[in-house]
Amino acid sequence: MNIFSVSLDMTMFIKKLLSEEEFHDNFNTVDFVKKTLVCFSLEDKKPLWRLWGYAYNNPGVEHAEIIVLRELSKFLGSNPMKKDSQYKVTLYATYSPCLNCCEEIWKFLQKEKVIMNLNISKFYNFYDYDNKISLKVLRKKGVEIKTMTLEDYKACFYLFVHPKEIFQPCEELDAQCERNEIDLDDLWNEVVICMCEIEDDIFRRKRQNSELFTSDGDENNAFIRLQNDTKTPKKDEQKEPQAKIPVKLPPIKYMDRKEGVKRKLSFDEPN
DNA sequence: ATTTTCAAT
Repeated sequence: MNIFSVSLDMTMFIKKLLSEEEFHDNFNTVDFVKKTLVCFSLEDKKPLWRLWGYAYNNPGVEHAEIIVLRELSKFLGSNPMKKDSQYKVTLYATYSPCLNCCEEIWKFLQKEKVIMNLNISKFYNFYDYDNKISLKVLRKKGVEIKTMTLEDYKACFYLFVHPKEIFQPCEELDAQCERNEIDLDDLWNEVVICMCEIEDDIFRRKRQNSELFTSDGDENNAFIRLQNDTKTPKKDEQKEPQAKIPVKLPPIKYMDRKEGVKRKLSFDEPN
C-alpha cells in the first residue's frame, strides 16, 4: 500500500463497453504494456450474462484479477446460484495471472463453485518460474486455460467493444497466437521437478505457504503429481508405484531476478 | 532467452 494510491476506483467498469482504442492498446501481443486489462462475464446456464465488465489493475495496489474476483464474489453473495444452475465465468486477460492471482482464483473457485474459462493474450513474466508452475497447477485444478486465438480476439471484441464493428487484427496476430498456443502446450507437457530437491529460495517459501499447492491435503506435493500426469508409466513401474517418484534429480538453478539465470524446468526420464 | 512484462527518482 502506498499513500499516493487514492482509493478512487478507476479500475472496475461494470456493464460498460471498451473503446476500440483501449481494446487494441491492451490486447496487443506486440507491446508489453505495463498494465493489465481483464474482461469478464458471468453467465448462467443459458447464454445470458448476469454480470459483465472489465477491470484494470490498480497500479501498485492490486492486480486486475483480484479486482474482478472481488466483484464476482460480491455479485454471487447477493445472487446465489440456484440448485439446478451452473454459473460460468469467462475471462479475457491481457496477461496471464501471476502466482498470487492463480492462488486467489483457486480460493475463489473453492468458495463459489463456478466454472471458469481463462483466455490469455500474452504471458506475464514467464522467466519467473512461479508464474509458469501456478498456471499448470490451476489448470490441474480444473480451470480451462488457453491462449487467445484469432477467434477469441474476435469474440472478445464483439462482446466487449462493439457487436457490429469488424475486428481488425494487428499485424502478425495470427502468427503470435500460434506461438502462444505452442508455448502453452509446451508448458502443459513440461515435466516438473519434485519440490523436495528445491533449495532455499524465497519462491519455495512462497509456494509452501500457497494454498494453491497444498489445499487438496495430499502429503506429496503438486509437483510430483503433475509429473506423473504427463507421462505414461512403464509396466514395471506400475508394480512398484513408489519407484515413480525419482529420488535423484538434476539440480535446479534458481533465477535471481537481477542476475537472470534461468532455472531448469524439465528433465528427461530419470533412469 | 521472446526481457521496458499488473510503472513511475
